[in-house]
Amino acid sequence: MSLTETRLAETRYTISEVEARTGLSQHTLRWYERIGLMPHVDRSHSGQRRFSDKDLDWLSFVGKLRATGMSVADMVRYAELLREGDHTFDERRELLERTREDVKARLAELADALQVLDYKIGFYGGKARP
Amino acid sequence: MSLTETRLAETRYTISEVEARTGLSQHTLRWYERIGLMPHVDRSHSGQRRFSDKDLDWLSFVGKLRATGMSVADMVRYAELLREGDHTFDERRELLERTREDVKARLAELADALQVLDYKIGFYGGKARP
DNA sequence: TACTTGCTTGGAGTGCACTCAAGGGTTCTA
DNA sequence: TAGAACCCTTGAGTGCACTCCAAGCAAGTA
Repeated sequence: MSLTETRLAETRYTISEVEARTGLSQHTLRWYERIGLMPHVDRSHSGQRRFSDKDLDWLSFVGKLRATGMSVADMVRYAELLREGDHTFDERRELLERTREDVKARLAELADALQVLDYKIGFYGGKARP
Repeated sequence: MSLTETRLAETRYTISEVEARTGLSQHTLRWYERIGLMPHVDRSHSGQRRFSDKDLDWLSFVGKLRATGMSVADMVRYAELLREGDHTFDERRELLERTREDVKARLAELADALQVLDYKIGFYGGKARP
C-alpha cells in the first residue's frame, strides 16, 4: 500500500459502543433503523450492526432535532427527503425553517415561564439567583 | 344593602367559558379536577361546575408550569402541598427550584439546537434571519 | 468444550397526557 | 313546551416515543 493509499480502516462501532457514545439505548437505535430514521446500518459477516462515524454524525444531528421537539414522524420525513436526493432540497429547507420557528416560540414560552417561576420562588424567599 | 356592603357578585364561569378562555378542553378541565390538579370547583345547585376567577388564576399558573415541561404528577404534588398548608413551604420551594433548573437546562439545550438549525439552514441557502 | 456476553428479529407492553364514548340530566330560546 | 345546546359521570381508547420480551445465533475466554 503506497503512502497516498494509506488510511485508517474506517472505524466501526458495535451497537453497545454507540449506546455508550450517544446515550441512546440499543432498543432505540434498532427502532430508529426500523422506522427509517436511520439509514440502513452496515452489518458484520454475521449480521451484527457496525456503525460508522457518519452514522454517529447523523445520530448527533438527530439528537439536536429531538432537542428541538420535532416529532419522530417529521424526523423520519426529513431522512426520507435526504434519501430521495436533490429535488427535495426545498422541502427539506422548509421543514427545518418551520422547526426553527417552533424552537423560537418554545424559547419565548420557556423564558416567560422562567420569569413566573422566578417571581414565585422570590415569594417563597428562595435562593437568590446566582 | 349599604354602600360598604356593595360588591359585585363573584363572577362564575361555566366549563365552556373556561375552555374558551384557557384553551384547555372540557375533557382536560374535568380530568385536572379528577386527578387533584384542580382544587374542587364550586357547583351550581344542579351540580354543574362554576369556575371562579381564582380558579382561572390557578389554571393560568398551571399553564406556566406545563410550559416548563413539569410533569402532571409533579404539578399534582405541588397542588397537594398547597392544600396541606404552611408546613409544606420548603418542599414547595424545592419543587419550584428544581423546575427552574430544568427550565434553564432546557433553554440552553434549545439554544444549542437552534444554532445547529441556523447553521444547517444557512447551508440550504435559507431565508436570512430577520 | 462450556460458559458468558453480546447481538439478532418481530411483536407486545409501558407511561404519559390527554381524548372520547355512552347514557343521562339541565338550561336556554323560539 | 319542545327542541337545541349544554353539562354530568365513569370508564375505555388514543397517539407518541420508546422499552421490553422471547427465542435463538455468534464471538470471545478459561
